[in-house]
Amino acid sequence: MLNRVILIGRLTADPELRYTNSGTAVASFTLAVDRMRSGQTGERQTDFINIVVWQKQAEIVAQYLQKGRLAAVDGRLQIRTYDNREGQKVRVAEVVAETVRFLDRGSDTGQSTAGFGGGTTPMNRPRPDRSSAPPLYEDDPFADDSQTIDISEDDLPF
Amino acid sequence: MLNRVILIGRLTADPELRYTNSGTAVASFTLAVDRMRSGQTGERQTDFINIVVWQKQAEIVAQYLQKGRLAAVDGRLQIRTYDNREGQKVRVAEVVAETVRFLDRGSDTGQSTAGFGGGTTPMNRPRPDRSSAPPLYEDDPFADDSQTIDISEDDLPF
Amino acid sequence: MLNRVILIGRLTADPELRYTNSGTAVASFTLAVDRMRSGQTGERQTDFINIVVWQKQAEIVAQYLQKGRLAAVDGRLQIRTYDNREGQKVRVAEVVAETVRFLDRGSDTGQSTAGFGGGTTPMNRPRPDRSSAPPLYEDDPFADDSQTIDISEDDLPF
Amino acid sequence: MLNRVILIGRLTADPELRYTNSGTAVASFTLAVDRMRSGQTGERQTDFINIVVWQKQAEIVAQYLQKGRLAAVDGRLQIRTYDNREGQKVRVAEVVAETVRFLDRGSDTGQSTAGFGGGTTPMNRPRPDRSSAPPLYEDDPFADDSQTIDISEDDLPF
DNA sequence: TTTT
DNA sequence: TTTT
Repeated sequence: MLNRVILIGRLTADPELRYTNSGTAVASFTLAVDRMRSGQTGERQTDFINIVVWQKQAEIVAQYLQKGRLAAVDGRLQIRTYDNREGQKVRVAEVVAETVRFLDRGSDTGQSTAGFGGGTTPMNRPRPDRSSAPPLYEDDPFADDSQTIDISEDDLPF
Repeated sequence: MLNRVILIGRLTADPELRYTNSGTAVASFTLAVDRMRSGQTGERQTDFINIVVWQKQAEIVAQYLQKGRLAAVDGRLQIRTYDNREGQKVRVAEVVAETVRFLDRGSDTGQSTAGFGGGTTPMNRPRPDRSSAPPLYEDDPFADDSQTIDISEDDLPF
Repeated sequence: MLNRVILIGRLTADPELRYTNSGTAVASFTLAVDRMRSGQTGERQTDFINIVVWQKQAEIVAQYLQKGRLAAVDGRLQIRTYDNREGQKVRVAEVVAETVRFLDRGSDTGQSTAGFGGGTTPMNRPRPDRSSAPPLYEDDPFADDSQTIDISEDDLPF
Repeated sequence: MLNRVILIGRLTADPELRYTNSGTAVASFTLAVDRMRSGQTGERQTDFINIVVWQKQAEIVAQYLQKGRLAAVDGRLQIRTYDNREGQKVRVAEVVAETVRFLDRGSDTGQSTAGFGGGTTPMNRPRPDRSSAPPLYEDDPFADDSQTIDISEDDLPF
C-alpha cells in the first residue's frame, strides 16, 4: 500500500553500473548509514544498506558518485527472494531509489538526479564476470516485454 | 545519519511477543506490503517485510494486532548480521518500528500505540520453543547492562 | 533538494474537484491529522492540513473519497505566496500528493490511486462560484503552455 | 495518526534561539528547499519552510548551524492558528523537527543533534524585542505546568 | 524577508 | 565485504 524509505549515508564503494538484456541501465551501491543510540554515549553502529537505481538515474549515479561520497536516497524497500547455488531460498533486502541526491560536493554538477535528460539506450554494454552475488534482476521492471526475445539466465549481468 | 521508513500493509500472522533476559518486551511480525507497478496493469506484487517493536509498544501490538489487520509502521531500516547453524554469515533486514498505528478497526481502542501507559514488567513470561528463525536480539538496546548478569545463548527468546 | 511528507488522517469534507483553464484536473481537501503528545495524557490535538492532487488522481480522489474517510497521503510540502484582496502577501502551506491511499473501505475498489487509467479530458467542467479562498493555482504545473492562450484571472477555478 | 516530514535544504539565515517562560529552549529557522519540476527544464523553484526545534537540539542547532548551511530535518508538519493584531485568524505552517542533521561541514563536530548531552537550563536568557512575527508558542509542549505560574502574553519570547 |  |  505505502512503502517509503529515506536514507542519508556514505557509499562504501563506487557504484556498479550494469545493463539488463533489454538494455535498461541498473546501478547498485551500498550506503553506510550511521545509527545513533539515543541516550547511551560513545556507541557507533552502522547499517549497510543496498541501493538499486534504474534507467537514467543509474547512469548519473555511476558517473557522479564514488566511494565515500555522502548521498540521500528516497525510495521504497523491496524484498527479493531467489534460490542460491545450494538450492536454498535466500531473501535480499534493498532500497529501490526513486531519487538520489548528492550532498558532498560543489553546487551544481550532478547535484540532483531526478527528471534529467540522457536515456540513450547504450550499445556495447559491458559484460562483467558473474560474481557470487545474488542474481539480482531476473525481472526488469522497465523491460518492454514484446521486444525482449531471448532472456536466458546466462545473459543476466549479475 | 538519517534512516526513516514508513509502511502500510497487513499482518501475515499474529505478532509474536517475547522478552529478553533483562525483561524487555519485543514483538515481531511480518507486514505484507502491496506494490503497484506504475503503468503496467493487473500486476500485483507484494513485499513481506519484518517488523520489530520494543518495550510498551510491543505489548500493545501483541494485544491489539492480529493476522490480516491493516497497520502503519514508522521506523528505521536495520540490517543485522549473525552466524547460522552452518557457520555462515546471514544478513537479516527488518524495520524497527518507532510507532505503529492500527488502521482497521473502530475509532478509539488501540488506535495508536505511541506514548501509552502499560509498561509493567511482565512475570511468567512465555518461553517459546526455539524456532529455526535467526537469533534475533543478542543485543538488547534497552537493557541496563549493569543488572544483566548471565546472558547465555540458551536464554534468548529466539 | 529533498522534500517528502507522509500523512494519515481523515477528510474534514468531501474533496473539491476543479479544472484549470488548460483542462488539468485538481482536487483539494483537508486532512485532520491527530497529534499525540508523548508523555502527557488525555490531550488530543489535531492538525488540519490542506492536500492538493493533480490529474488522474484528482478525479479518482473526487470519485472515491468523502468526508470522514481515512486516507494516507505521500507527497511534498509546498509553500505558495499570493496577494489577497487587501494587497497583502499571504503564505499558504499545502501538501502536493504524489499518491493517495484509501484506508477505510473494502478491499479492491479504489484502494489505491497511483498509475491508474482514466485521464479523459473532461468537458462541461463545473464552474463553481469564486470562494474567498486563496487563488490556488495561477501556475498549472501540468499545463502545456503552448496551447493555453488566454489565461485570465477570472477564468481561474478558485 | 501519522505525520512525518523529511527535508533537505539550506538555511536562509542564522537560527534564532529563544526561551519560553518556563525555560525551554526553542530554535527556529527557515529552510530553502529547491524544487525540481520533472520534465520541464531550466526551472528552479524554492519552498521556504519554517522549522522549529525544541530543548537541547535547539541549542545545538543555534550553536552549529548558520545561514547557507545544508541540513536535513526529520519531523512533523504542524499548523498553528493565532489571532493577529487586526483580530484575524492566521494559520502558520511549520515543521517541528525531531532530528536535525548537519550535512555540510567536517566529520565530527555537531554532525548530528539527536540524543545529546547539554540541557542546562539557561540563566540570563535573552529578551529580544517583539518582532512582527506571529506569537509562536503560547503553549510550550515541554513545560511542566505545575511550576509555570504566570504566563502572560508580554513574557513570551516571540 | 529568503539559501547554493 | 564495507563509509567519514
